[in-house]
Amino acid sequence: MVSSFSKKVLKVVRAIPKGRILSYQMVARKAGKPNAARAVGSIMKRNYDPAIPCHRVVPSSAFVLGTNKLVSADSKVIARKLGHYNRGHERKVALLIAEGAIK
DNA sequence: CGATTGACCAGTG
DNA sequence: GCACTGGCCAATC
Repeated sequence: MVSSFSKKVLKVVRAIPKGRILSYQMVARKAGKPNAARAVGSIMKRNYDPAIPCHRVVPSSAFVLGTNKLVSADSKVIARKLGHYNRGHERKVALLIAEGAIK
């Protein structure tokens, strides 16, 4: 079951070009709900699709920092710096680096 | 249908 | 600069 909002979110994320990285909040804003960043994460988690590059979506913390430090990462650090990922944060980081999204 | 949870964000100590 | 708190929204229990 997909509400309009979730559908929009998925669409927006899927439309993110290579090498481009957006924060959950920006995605939410594009979907029409600037304050629904949390909902975006929830939706992706329950509605993850292989065509949806969730690795191109990161929390504002990482976006603002720009200089993502790929440190070891305790669960806490992951949530605060890079956010989660279905296939593991290592995969996410690797993909982002490969695309040049992360310095 | 009411309550809880969770891939978040911004503000404060 | 890091840790804790309150607030928003949709999905799940």
